Amino acid sequence: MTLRRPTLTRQAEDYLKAIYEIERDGEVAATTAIAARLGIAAASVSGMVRRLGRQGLVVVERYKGARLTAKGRRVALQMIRRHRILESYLVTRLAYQWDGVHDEAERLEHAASPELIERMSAALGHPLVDPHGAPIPRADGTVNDARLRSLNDLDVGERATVARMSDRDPALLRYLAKLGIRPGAALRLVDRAPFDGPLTVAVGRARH
Amino acid sequence: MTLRRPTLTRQAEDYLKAIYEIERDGEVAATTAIAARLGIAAASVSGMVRRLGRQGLVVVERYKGARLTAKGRRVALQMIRRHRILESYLVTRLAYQWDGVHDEAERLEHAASPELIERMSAALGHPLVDPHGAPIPRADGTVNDARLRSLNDLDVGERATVARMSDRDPALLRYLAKLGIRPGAALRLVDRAPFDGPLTVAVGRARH
DNA sequence: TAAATAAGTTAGTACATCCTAACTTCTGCC
DNA sequence: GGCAGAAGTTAGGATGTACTAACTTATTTA
Repeated sequence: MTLRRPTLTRQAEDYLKAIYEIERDGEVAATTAIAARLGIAAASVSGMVRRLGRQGLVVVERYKGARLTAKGRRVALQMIRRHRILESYLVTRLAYQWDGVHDEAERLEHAASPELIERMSAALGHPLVDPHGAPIPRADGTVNDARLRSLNDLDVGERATVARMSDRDPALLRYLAKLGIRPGAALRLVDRAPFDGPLTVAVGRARH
Repeated sequence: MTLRRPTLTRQAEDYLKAIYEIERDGEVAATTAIAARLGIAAASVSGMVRRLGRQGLVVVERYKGARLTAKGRRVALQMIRRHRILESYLVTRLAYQWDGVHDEAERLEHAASPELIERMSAALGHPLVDPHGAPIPRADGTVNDARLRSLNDLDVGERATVARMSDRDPALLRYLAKLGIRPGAALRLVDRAPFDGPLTVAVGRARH
């Protein structure tokens, strides 16, 4: 009955965010890539992406993938802003562990009003990065989300500082944190085993 | 495909809360009463209530209405606890107006994890009542939600203290607050116009 | 280049949720 | 007690979202 849907569904928001993140990583938002990220079947993505196209949020090229429109990108960035403000707030004000806030933020980001997000942001003094080192998009939709160098791109012997870590796997984050690998930590790539084998990294005195 | 649904849908949660509140007011949770409270068609309620019955959350008697089971009541109380903790938190920590938090809490209560609610409750020192004076159910599911006397039940000349106000109409709440009618305020019923006419109430020196 | 494999789409199904319209049951009043 | 209006239910339809199975298109590789 709704001729106009003023608000996007949660799922649409999740798709847009997923597509944004794939594009940000320099890849094409292909059906399977979206499906893998969201943990759903590829067939489901085909249908949804078509719907997003109808709403002017993405441009779809059959058998090729989807690209965000300006409108779609705006929505995605808003979701990411919400997510990161929420994570920041939960960590600094409610003593959440920085490696365990992802799921909570993932749910709240769909329910939180812009007003709530702005109040939280203000309460924190409008932080620029979240607890994982990821930049927080501004309310006006701009971000500094440049690609950083992945550990895999470092040369052996090179030194670097950890700027950002994915927030998606709490167990991995906890493990790395125990090793001293967290945002702001300095490290040096000691060795790289061949055939995509394990990397050896020096953090302070230890090596892993 | 889901044989077991471990989590209730948002809608189911809303229905249970609505039924709880109707029962708490001493009424029977009839189809139209639920429909009116949720703002949906009666026909939609018939179907949903049957589904809730299948899940063991309510006992349905056809053409009569629904009653919460112990399980259904537990869910409803949990929702109300979440709602009231959220309202309390938003008001005391994020400077929300006490008359404008309802909608935000209404959305967040479905997304907030038990952990978040407990953290908020702890941060506030485990409050017993929310900003509208309503009691907050405890985590174990117990509440002191006895019926209070409505203004309509007062005799002319009687004095009373405002214990609780509905949080559902922000404009009305703002109006009443401006008149000095808020939780904790003392008042006296001065006059009652016949045929359910307006009540006149004295608050401090003023009368309304 | 052609066959094998990967990726993507369509078809058909299911379920939750809502709606309106039409029918059934209940209840209060004469 | 019966009937009119209120309350409740069923029927049938729409939408969003997911699934599997089967088919089509694209890409890789021998």
